[in-house]
Amino acid sequence: MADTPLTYVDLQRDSLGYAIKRAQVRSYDVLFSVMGPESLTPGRMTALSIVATQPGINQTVLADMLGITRAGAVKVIDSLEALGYVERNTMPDDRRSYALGVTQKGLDELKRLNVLNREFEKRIAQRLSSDERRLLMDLLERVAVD
Amino acid sequence: MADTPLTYVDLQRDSLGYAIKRAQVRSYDVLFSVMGPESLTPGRMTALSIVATQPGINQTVLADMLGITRAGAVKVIDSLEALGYVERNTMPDDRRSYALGVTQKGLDELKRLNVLNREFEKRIAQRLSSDERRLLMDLLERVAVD
DNA sequence: TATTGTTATACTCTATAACTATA
DNA sequence: TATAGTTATAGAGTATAACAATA
Repeated sequence: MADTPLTYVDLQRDSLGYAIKRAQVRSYDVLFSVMGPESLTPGRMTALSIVATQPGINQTVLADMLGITRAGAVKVIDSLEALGYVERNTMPDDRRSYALGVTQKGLDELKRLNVLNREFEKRIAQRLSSDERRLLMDLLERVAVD
Repeated sequence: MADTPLTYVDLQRDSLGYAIKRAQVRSYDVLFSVMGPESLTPGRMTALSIVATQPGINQTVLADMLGITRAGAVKVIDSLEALGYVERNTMPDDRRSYALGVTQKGLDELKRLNVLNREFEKRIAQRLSSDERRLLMDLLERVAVD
């Protein structure tokens, strides 16, 4: 083991990737604390929200939007269906796929989540002005694209 | 299932939390593509780098820095030790804990990772000016604190 | 009594591959 | 042949709880 200080060993210093990671970790900490331990996981919230905003979507397209496999989407929808939040509606024109839809119970849950989500957003942007928050989102978007 | 368009169901719209998440996903995509499939996982890279920058650190402190449990740190160090990157050095003053240290092989790997890391950083900041990159890191830091 | 490292165990998330039913 | 959904299985990551050695 070497004991002389070396500069190249510090992968975290001046790292945008690490800064994003830390913000993400903090964001999830706040999210869990606001939503509570019994709440839907972030991925399931996103799935529920996508189904609600794009009714009729099928599992394969949903999987692509979530960045997971079709097999993974089955589990996500299984759990949301078991909770009574989404429905698998059969499609007469293509009986291989389901038209996913959100139930009234799912809508109620989304309404509840929306309130908590606003509190969550308020807390993570606590130290930012409105302009800075907007700027941060723009800059993050430019990292996310490609 | 309701079919009227509703505003409150879209949890992703105008969401800083979701913007951070997307940037994080993209960042990891680029990281894996730059580092290659055989590389250390991000968590292990971070652990190796921390041990290198803070020689003598023990597993409990490392666990805290990584935000994982002591049991989790055991596994991380087990794998880095199996690769010959870190050593568990016994401490005469406190024989309960190890002074972790990086080996020459670990230093060589960090040197290699550092080069790839610079390429990674370049790619995720591709669409940002130098000033914008710095600004983004500052704003992210303000989200991460607290 | 408290702390460090460890083990055993389990749970979540995700992936791959093979299968079925439909197209 | 190709596609949508499903199942079985496995691996990575992490957590909790109980334990041994040491302080």
